[in-house]
Amino acid sequence: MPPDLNLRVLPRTVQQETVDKLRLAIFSGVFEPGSRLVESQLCVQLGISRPSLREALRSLAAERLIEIIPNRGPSVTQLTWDEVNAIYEARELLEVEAVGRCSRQITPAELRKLEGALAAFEEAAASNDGLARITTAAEFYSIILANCGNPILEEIHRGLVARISLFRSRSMSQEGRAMSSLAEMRDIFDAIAAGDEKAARKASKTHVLKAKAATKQSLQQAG
Amino acid sequence: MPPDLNLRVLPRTVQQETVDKLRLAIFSGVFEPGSRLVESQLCVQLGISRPSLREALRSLAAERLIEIIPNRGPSVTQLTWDEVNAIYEARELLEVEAVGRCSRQITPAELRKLEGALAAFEEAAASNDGLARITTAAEFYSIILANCGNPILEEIHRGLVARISLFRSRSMSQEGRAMSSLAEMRDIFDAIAAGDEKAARKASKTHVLKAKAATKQSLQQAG
DNA sequence: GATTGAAAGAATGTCAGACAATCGGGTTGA
DNA sequence: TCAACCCGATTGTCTGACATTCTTTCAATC
Repeated sequence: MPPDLNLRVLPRTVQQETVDKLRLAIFSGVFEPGSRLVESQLCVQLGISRPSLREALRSLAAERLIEIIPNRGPSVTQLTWDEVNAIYEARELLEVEAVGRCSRQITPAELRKLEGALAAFEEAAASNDGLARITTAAEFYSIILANCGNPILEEIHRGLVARISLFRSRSMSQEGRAMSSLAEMRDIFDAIAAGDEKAARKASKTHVLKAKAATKQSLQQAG
Repeated sequence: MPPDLNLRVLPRTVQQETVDKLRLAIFSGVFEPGSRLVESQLCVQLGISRPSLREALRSLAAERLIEIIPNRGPSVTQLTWDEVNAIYEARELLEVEAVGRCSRQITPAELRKLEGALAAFEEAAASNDGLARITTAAEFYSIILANCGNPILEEIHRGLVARISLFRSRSMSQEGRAMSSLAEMRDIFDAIAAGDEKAARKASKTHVLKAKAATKQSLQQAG
């Protein structure tokens, strides 16, 4: 049997592009958490019809990025600190497990990709581009999760990180946090590269806990 | 000020009811995994319009209960064994954690509810009602997850269990499995009631692993 | 006879427009 | 000041339509 050349790209629909645009807009802080998303305005801004927009909104609601209250319509999800804390706890559970598995089974090629992602984050951390920091950090995690051998963990983790991003869209721009975050991520990388699962798990746990603490702190000083 | 009787029911929309109906239909095995859901047929059967139906389908797709392929439409998700295995692994991670937390902090009132749920499952296990088994077992887990102190774990776990249900809708009807499942669940309950976190976690892990093994076995004998 | 090609049918993706139900806010009246 | 009422704004839902795309069937050719 010849190799399966199943490279056929799935056609992208307007619906999917709309979801992506809206998600990016929410992450970028175009819409404040808690602000309402008026359908009639959005479909003009996006150049699509209301039915298509509503389908996209259902997808975002399922991701918990927006909330749709009957007869009041969609609004950007506004998380309380308790909820953020719960998300961080779940993330810790998954991420520590994924990092541990990753340290056992990552391939050299993927390890090099991970090293590259770490370098990219280092660069972003030195810059002032807040969005670049989030993007490059997400890429770093993404590679780890993609190499943990369990696509479900990857999927859930992606959702959790997205929801956290909701919360810290602007607050993550603190200078100090990026630098210590870099150090923690380097610890994770080193442990994975050394194949030291125990150290990898520990470094991962430390990283998530510190990220949580930083988020909490930035929240409190913001009010 | 009188106590806040915030019992006001959120108005349920046709959309939500449609999602519930379809979800139940999928779980009940009305639609075979892999079978296509033709929009024009469904909206006649459900008595709603196509736009409303499509919104409901987007929600189900986000839950991964159905897949929507561009220009081919929705079909019931068909899981491979590898995917089911990955879901069970994730479920183990979450459920063990939740059971452990629950054993530390469940209230006496909730513990009684849990006991009642266990009794209900016992009754269902003795009967031949496959759907009742799934329902009562789900209720048992639901109470545990609701008392783990982390609503996010609860939410994710619910999604995972739903996806597993997708797979075993008819295969879970084995007689022997329900009985041993009951014994395992009783172990979990006893450990929680005793406040013995270590035993609770161990019992939970055993339960998930055995459930996974049973699923695998029933899959293999089915072909 | 097998393979290729085209055409017809079916289903989806998307849109426009419309209308009732509901919510929120502002006004009015007591 | 507070309560009731009314009105604009917004959502929930429907009907109908059309272009695009996929699948399948059927005919033609090698």
